Amino acid sequence: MVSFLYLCGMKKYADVIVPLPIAGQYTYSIPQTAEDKIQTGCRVIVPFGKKKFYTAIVTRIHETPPETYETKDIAEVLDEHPVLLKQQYRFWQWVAEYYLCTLGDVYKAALPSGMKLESETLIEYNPDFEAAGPLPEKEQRVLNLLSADTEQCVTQLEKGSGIRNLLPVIQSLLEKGAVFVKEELKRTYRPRTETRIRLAETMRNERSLHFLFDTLSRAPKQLALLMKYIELSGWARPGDSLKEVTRNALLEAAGASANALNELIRKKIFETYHQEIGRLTKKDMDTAELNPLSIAQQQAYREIADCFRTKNVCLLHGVTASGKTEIYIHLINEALKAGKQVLYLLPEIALTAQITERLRRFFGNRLGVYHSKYPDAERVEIWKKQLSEHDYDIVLGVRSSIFLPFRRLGLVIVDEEHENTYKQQDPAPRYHARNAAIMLASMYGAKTLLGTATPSIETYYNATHGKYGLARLTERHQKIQLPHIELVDIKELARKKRMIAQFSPLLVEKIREALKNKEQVILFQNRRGFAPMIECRTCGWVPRCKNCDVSLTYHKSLNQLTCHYCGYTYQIPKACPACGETELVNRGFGTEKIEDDVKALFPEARVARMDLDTTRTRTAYEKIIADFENGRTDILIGTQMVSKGLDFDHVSVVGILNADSMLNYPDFRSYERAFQLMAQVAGRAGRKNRQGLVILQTKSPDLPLIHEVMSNDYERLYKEQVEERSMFKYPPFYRLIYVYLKHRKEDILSQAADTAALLLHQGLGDRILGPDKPPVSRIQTLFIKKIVIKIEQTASVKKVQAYLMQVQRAVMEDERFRSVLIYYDVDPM
DNA sequence: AGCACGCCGACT
DNA sequence: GTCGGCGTGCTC
Repeated sequence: MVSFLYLCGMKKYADVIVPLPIAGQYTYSIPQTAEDKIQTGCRVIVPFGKKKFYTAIVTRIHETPPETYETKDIAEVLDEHPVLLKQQYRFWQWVAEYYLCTLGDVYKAALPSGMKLESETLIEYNPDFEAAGPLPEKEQRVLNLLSADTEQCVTQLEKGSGIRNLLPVIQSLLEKGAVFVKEELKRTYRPRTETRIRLAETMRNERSLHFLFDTLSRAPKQLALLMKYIELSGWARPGDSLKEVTRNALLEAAGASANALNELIRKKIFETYHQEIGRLTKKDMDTAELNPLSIAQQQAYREIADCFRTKNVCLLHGVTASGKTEIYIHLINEALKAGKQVLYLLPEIALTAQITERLRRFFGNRLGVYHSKYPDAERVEIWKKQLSEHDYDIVLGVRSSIFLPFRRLGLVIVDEEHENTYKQQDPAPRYHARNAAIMLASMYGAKTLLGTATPSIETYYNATHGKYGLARLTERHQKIQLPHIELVDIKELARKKRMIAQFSPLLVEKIREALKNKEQVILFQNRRGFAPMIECRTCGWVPRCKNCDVSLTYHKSLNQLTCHYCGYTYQIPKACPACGETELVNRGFGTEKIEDDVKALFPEARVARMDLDTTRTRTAYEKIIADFENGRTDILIGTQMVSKGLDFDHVSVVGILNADSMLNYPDFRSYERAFQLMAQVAGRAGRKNRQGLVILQTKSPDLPLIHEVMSNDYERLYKEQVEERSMFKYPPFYRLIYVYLKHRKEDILSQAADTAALLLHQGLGDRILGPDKPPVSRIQTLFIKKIVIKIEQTASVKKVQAYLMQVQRAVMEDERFRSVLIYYDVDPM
């Protein structure tokens, strides 16, 4: 054995990341057969625990056997070449460290799921099994399911049988020998194939063909197919190599039915074969010359270019419709000329269609689009394409596209920089794509451009204090005027009983006018945390989730109540459980309610609604936008989604139904957010020749914020906010970290949170606030506590984070707190 | 995250 | 007395 190892060199080991929230990496031994193939950055299948297999990523190959445990062998090496580049791994490490999560968390978020196969237990039917006697009802039910489809996974069987706890049933069946189990890797990614047609081997000569023409003369459809094939494949031109002919193309060209073709295949004249093809469009496109920049745009462009000479990040602050995209296009062009790649980030909910189309016009198929609403298989292909020789030069993508492989990254554009959807909220890593992108760019020596009409306070602070550069565009493109904003005091109107549902008489009148002039209207209703719910008219009872500390959301279309946190659905009670009354009414003014009211008020208008419910799929989303763009819809009702950088040409009136609903959050960013939302929505109004109109309905017309919106006075909002933030220790002066603790038992959680806070206090003093009960204090039967940490911007993040981990370890030492879950939100939104 | 192992209540 | 609930700890 020793001499054998000596001959082959030392035994090799690989450290890998598994897609689990576990700190640290695991060491596996590399089987001899895989030694030549395996590389750092490759995906491997590893056995993990007693029966699971995961796709892991190799981060290090070495020859040091672990001392305290036996290693397992890597089961399979999936890649010939690394799928994770060294620079990406460095970036992953930074994300995990900064956002206080595990590398496994980053891995899960970074790779499209098609690249992370997981093992799943398959239950297999034993056809030879004969029962000795009647089986228990449950077992029989499972067997019946399996006889129809002899291999099914546990979850599928659970669904099919409706049995909650299926494992004991399966266990019993296993013991009886009625079924087998096997672990199988489910392959979620499959390359796309198309069916092609060719002549059967024996037919590929002139003589056979002539013979065929004769025999087929009585089957004109089949003959037509054959002729068409000869034409399409280029048989008629000897010397040329044959062209591939797809089944669909042949059928379409010949105008024949599938029957005729199948008959030819049956007669062994044609044969079919399958060819792997990509999902990404490869069509060559005509690309246009860039549009020249206006004087103002040229000025801004030069400012940005100047700034990039000394700084890595620059903010482009341009009013809505000032033509920021045009500037991006010119910058992209420059980067491409220098042989660099560009990453263009868009907020998650923004529609990429409009921007995609514009960029395609100039850059054609050098542009790839990476969107969470695209099929996963497509994302896998983009990832692989970025690793290939023919990678995209420009990637237009959402948050997660910062994890794509790049080798020549030269420029990152973060459009709508202020958007809070850049921050990932729930599963870890809770990263901010804008900030992470800045880090990513700096790792590549690339530049970052942040663009927006309404900068986040942090970014504007950085841009005016020398950390970032600043370029401005104060003029709207083609001299389109900023919209006129009309303020309506709805409190007063409500008192006088002059409101019609949620519409002031002025708004109704303006909508009517617009409809008469064949112009379009956008109605905006903020709905964050303002879900529609039902309430007992008599006692005010509101249905709540039994697992989570929240009231339930009412879905009119399903006539059901849903918990937005755990997804549990409830039937609507016939009577109020608190007082027995039967009148449960709809409370909260969601977009559904507005849609109903609009339809009642303007029965002739074509109305569409755009919110989370109606935009589940990409196609639904794009259809709503396209219908509105093409004038198939008159009134578009929506939540913040309607404000996301969409440009429409025929909108003359924008109604903000209730400005106050944006302000009533106990959150230091609510003013900033309200301003951004209203400014963005207002920017949708107006066309080339006429000034648009915004009707701003509010119950508090005297708030400074309302006036800042009316006069589009970002500077004043900024000054006010900066003062407040400095006084109350918020960003950009202080860095926030939220520590969350979760446990099933409220008292244990309390004690753990107090212990943690006490320990934190010892090291960080009054930078610690809490523990507090967050607004939603129970999710999925777990109670939650939150501790807030405010650290000076000048303090070392690394030290604080190291201290946090130390405190976490200390808390976990106490065995009462072993099962307390602790996680962090760094730079929360 | 899953999954196995181990300790207390409602059944034969 | 056992079956089965879920609390606890480990996975290279």
